[in-house]
Amino acid sequence: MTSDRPLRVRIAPSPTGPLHIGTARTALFNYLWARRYGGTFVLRLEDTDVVRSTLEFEKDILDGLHWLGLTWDEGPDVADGPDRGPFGPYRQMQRLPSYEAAAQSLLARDLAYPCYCTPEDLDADRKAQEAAHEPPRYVGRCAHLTTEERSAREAEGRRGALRFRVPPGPVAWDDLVRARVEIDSANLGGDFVIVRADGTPLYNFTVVVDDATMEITDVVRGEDHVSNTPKQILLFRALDHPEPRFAHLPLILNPDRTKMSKRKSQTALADYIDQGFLREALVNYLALLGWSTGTEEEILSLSELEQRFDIEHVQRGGAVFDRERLEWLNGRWIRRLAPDDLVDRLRPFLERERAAGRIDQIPGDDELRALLPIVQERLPTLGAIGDLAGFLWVAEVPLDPALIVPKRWD
RNA sequence: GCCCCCAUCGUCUAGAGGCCUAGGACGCCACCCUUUCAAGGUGGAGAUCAGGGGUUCGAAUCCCCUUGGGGGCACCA
Repeated sequence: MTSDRPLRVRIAPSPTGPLHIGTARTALFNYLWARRYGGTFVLRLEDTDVVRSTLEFEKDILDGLHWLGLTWDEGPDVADGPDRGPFGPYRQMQRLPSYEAAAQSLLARDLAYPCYCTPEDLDADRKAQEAAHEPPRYVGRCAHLTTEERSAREAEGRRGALRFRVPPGPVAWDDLVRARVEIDSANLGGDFVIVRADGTPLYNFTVVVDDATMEITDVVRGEDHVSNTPKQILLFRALDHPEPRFAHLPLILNPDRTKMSKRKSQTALADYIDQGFLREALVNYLALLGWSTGTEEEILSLSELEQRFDIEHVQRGGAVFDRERLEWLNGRWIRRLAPDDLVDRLRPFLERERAAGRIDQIPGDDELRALLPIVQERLPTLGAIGDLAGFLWVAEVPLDPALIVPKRWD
């Protein structure tokens, strides 16, 4: 099917929030996939949710990925900056004409049709189905409108959304991590919308159009996307494009084993950076969440991971994010740092301490380097430097006599 | 409710029929080192491999069922 095409993978973040630790891991796996199996790693920004997408988030995501050391071969490098690569642009809002063309093609072949149902109609349908204990699905009210009926609605000024006609029958694929998965298209919720009434395309549609034109051969993403996969496969077929292989990674979990969420866990990569986690530790930890070397090695650098990564050892079940283990790994990596490197990395944290008024002066490189022998092995994170040694750089150490207790020696 | 997936110590995992009286790591406990705290070292507790049926001379590993857990069901991505 696709084995003869050169390997291409991608990470397709949506700038609707700060870089999520789960997105970072998916990016890492795609990166390792490309490096290990000799492929091209593409970054594409999925910004079609215009209401929620911001330049600020775009920057956070690109910066975070760069910070981790993951380099991509094609795509935008900086927020609002230019793209690299032969398949640009790599921001979906700049690719609107290609979705429009694909939509027209589907429409022309009656593989898709305009739907004039209002949100109220849809809501009522959903409620009725819920009351009848039926799964929610589009009832197909607009599936067979005549040309006259359509133009009548257009004449009323109503703009239709475009729905893809879901063909009956089972859809199956051989998932690279979980073997064969088969889903009957009857369970897909009916004909789904691919273009909003306002003309902007939707996720399931843009991914397929882009993955097709960007010649993506392996779609490596989170398990939460398995239910989207049959829809996307159907679209690939409708667009007469070979389907890519799919690999669904296990989810990163909260301690209660539900999908990792902001409510229950710290999910923004930027927060880990702020607290003084090293990129080496994060990369190492994330790689080991849902994957293992198959051996007992566990302290691994990015380049070592690039050499060892394999699809066979990707886990099927979700993995709880264990912050204590991350901290332990972080300590290991801090202790591995060369003195000058550690001094450099500590600097921003000292500056922050001073900005916050917790210390009065920042030590020079020599002083800091001299301190390293007793500090390096005690630092769980770079951010701990203030608590550990901050008293050295304050003008006056407040002493509470009550805390000073006489000590008896043998 | 419907569809799909998953299932080895608390957690991350090794394990692809005999090497498993199930190995490693985090965390936990103890000891050593140490005039504190760490780091490091050594040892320990911790999994009847979710349960039940098969298949096999032999199953954590293969099959089936049950149970449990999770994910998804938008004009979000």
